[in-house]
Amino acid sequence: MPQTAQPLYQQIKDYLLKEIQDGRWKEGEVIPSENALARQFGASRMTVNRAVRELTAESVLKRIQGSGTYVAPRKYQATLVAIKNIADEVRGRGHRHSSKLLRLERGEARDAHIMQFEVEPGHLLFHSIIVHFDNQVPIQYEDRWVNAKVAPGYMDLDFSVSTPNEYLMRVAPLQGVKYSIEAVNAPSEIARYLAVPEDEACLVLYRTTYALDQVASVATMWYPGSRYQFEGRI
Amino acid sequence: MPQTAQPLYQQIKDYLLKEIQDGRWKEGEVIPSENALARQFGASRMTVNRAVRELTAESVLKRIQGSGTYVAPRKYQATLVAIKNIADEVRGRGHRHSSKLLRLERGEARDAHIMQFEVEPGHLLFHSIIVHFDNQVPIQYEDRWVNAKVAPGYMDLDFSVSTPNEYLMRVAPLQGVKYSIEAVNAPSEIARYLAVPEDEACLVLYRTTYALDQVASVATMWYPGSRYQFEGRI
DNA sequence: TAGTGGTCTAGACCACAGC
DNA sequence: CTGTGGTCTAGACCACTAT
Repeated sequence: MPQTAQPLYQQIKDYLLKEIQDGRWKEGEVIPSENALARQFGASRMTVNRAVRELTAESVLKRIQGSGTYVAPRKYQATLVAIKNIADEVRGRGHRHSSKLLRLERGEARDAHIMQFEVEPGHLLFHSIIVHFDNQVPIQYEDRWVNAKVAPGYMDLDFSVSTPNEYLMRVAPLQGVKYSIEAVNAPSEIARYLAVPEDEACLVLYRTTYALDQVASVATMWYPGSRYQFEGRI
Repeated sequence: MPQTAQPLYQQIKDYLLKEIQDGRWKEGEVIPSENALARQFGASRMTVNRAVRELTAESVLKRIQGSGTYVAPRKYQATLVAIKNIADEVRGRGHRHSSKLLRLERGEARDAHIMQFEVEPGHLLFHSIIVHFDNQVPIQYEDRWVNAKVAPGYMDLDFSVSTPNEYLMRVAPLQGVKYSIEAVNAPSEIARYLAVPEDEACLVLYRTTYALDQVASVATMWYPGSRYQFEGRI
């Protein structure tokens, strides 16, 4: 087989994708069996199997044992937005990331924190407020509460070299994340730190992370609407 | 082989994952070769290959031909937010979705549209403005331009029964989506339709969709910050 | 040169669906 | 029952890396 071209299984994948993309095989219809494709391409069944299996994993196809292979129902219309670590993102743009620690303190769980962290009143928590800059321009105001049980060394961190995120990822494997994005008019204190007019629309990302079977941290991140956006593509 | 248990390739995957999860094989380290694993499990190389290849596709491992298989570097820290079709979302909450068509017209590409749609000046476009309601409460102001070449029947739609999205998905297979999310203070007209105070912070989703190798539509969707949020979990 | 991953084959046996 | 997908083997040749 000439390897100058694509591998055979990839050629088969491309063929299948093209048939679907061009509408010759419609949603829900059966496509040729593995044996038929093997004959058509002069390939072994294993090679065809790999092509079809991978497309099934990519949810382009759907297989039913004993029945056949079908074109998968149209993908659930969802747009995915990727939210990256702020420091990585700034560096990824080729800019310089820096941060300023506004507050670092220990506190006890009370009121809303008891619900958010699912802990007893009085449970030890750490609290930090940090402003992140992209080339000296403030782009994120981060208010974070951290579970001392998960990150006991949080107060000893040097936030000028590592971000809270990086530390939390290091001390405990992340088990899950829950988040929401809202738009909120900036209150005066936050507007001041972000250097925007009071009441400017801000993107606010609430994020709760889970590690070691507990709530690890609860963070509220404010981004000025005038100079920050989440983006992506499929 | 007793099929009461998991398939062999899956057992091998589980074994590899456990070694990594338990920290016996650390980030960047080499793992045993395919031949070594084949001997260890009494499996053929093809079976081991499948296990390792799938874990590589899941970016748990990294393979270098001629060199070896390594534990992949730390997963890219990204949070994914899913944005669904507004009608589906409202119905998913068990509420009633309705919409009001504020404007429907044909127009020609000019200025910014020429860039956005990548077409010649004068290219036929359709323009619609719709407000979507969740149980009578306005939650989205949708301003959309559509490429007439892709959706020639757009002007004949009954927007009270199907949303633009549903129609566009039906007439042409979606090839791609590009989007961004911003926070913007509501201008007076939009604030009026969303029934919020002027200058209230709004989530704004810009979305460009591609179909038939062209730009299919460009939409700007405004959500009142006070009663809408994107959310999700991992 | 020896060892690694990358691909491929020609069989095989099994579980399951549909007739 | 036949045909489908699901899995597996024991080879094989190749391209590449390391020594």
